[in-house]
Amino acid sequence: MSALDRSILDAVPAFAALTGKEIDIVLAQAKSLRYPKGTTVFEQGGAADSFFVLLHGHLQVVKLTPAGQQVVIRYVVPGEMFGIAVQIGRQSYPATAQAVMDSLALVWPSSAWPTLVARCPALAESALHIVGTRLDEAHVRVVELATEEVERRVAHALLRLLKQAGRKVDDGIEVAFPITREDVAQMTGTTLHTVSRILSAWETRGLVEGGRQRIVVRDPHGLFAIAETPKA
Amino acid sequence: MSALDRSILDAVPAFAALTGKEIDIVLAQAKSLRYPKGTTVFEQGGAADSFFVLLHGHLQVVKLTPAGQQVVIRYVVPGEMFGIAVQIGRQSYPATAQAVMDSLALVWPSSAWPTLVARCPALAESALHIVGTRLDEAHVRVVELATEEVERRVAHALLRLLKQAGRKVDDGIEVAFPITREDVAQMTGTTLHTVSRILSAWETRGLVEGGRQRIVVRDPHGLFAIAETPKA
DNA sequence: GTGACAGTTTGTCCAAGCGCAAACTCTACG
DNA sequence: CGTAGAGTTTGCGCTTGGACAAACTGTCAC
Repeated sequence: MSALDRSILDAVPAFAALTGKEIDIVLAQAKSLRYPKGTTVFEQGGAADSFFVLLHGHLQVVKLTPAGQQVVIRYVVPGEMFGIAVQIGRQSYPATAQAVMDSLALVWPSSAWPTLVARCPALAESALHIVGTRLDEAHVRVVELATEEVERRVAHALLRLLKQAGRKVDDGIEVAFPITREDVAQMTGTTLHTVSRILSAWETRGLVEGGRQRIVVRDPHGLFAIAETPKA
Repeated sequence: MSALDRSILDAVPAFAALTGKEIDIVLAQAKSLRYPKGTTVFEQGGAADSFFVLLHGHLQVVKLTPAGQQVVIRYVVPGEMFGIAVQIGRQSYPATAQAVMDSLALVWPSSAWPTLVARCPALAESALHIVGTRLDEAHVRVVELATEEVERRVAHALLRLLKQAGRKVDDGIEVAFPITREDVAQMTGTTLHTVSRILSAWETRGLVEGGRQRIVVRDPHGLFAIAETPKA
């Protein structure tokens, strides 16, 4: 493994507040690891012995219910810190993270966290903001699940995917990683059948274009209208 | 307002890691304020100029949707820190907090936070743990809303209420503050009608006992069985 | 090239639970 | 002590969306 360069962290908001020297200290403790598509980065319930920053690729974070049902908690995009269980005082990961495409991440041993924070207090603040942001997002989702019908939830989920990981293509914006109807269903608390029906209906109206593990949104504005219109 | 005594914070986990002297520093910046039943402590969207610790009473934290629907995010119990928007880098409160019974809280100006953290780094860690715990709880709720039917969600919600704010009474455990069917509905993403029906059914089975703004659980174990049994 | 399979589409049926409506009952206040 | 109003209960019809089923179609491995 070659030495890690400072510039790697340029695109990582969590470290934005650090000085050059501090970044060197932080990087000195990290390794970079490849996670080929389909690989598991960490497993729900497993000992939280590392934390990460995603450099390339995309990860899916999934929570498994006792009954065996899966819920997609979120997708990790490049530049994000993830697997931050130590930071919040947990011994184990609350969910499973797997690569949905070939990915590359920086990895720190959890044991490094206390020393890093001691040397760079700004890190604690970063972590607090990250967790706070996720808390907000989680609450928004709770509100959606509690008050909106399925179609609007799917519209919201899709818009968020575009915002996070949208890629311009010829006739619209597509989700930049392979995603199935089932995945969308697990994000919105519904079934893949219903998602399929909804997407088909939208396709008929020219709002989106489907494909195998692929969703292209042709009319984001139209989608937005669906997402925001109470009781269509 | 009389001087605040150290012992006030004995029952506040957020400050458990602080030394006696640090606690004095922290308390020096606080005032205590009374919030009579029905009062609003802070409002969704309002400038986040304070943070709090609840000493007595109970608060309800509610999020309002653009369409005007309410969702109960959580109840604050004595000893908890709340209104921690500054800590996570927000300018405004993401929800509204109101007293569901006469309450008493310590109040700090948001501006005090940076200096407090500077003098007591353990505070940053505390805050991180608090927010982390809430994030976990929010995710559990997302999973429940996404995968469980209404009856089980209500059972889970009720069990959580008991755990947080349960009070032993003659023939069971009751929620220690006034709570309506509507409140429960807003916690579980359903309607007060459905909650009423469910509680009535449970009452018939001897699991709970209802009352105006009152819920007594006679058989917590039975409730637990409902909560955990997939597809009754 | 072809088979196997994962992912998708679509149809039919059905039940959970919501909307609407009306009656009932505490409780607080005058 | 009576009345107003908030909170609760219950009935009924209907819609949303889940369950089940079956056919279809890219894609990858051999």
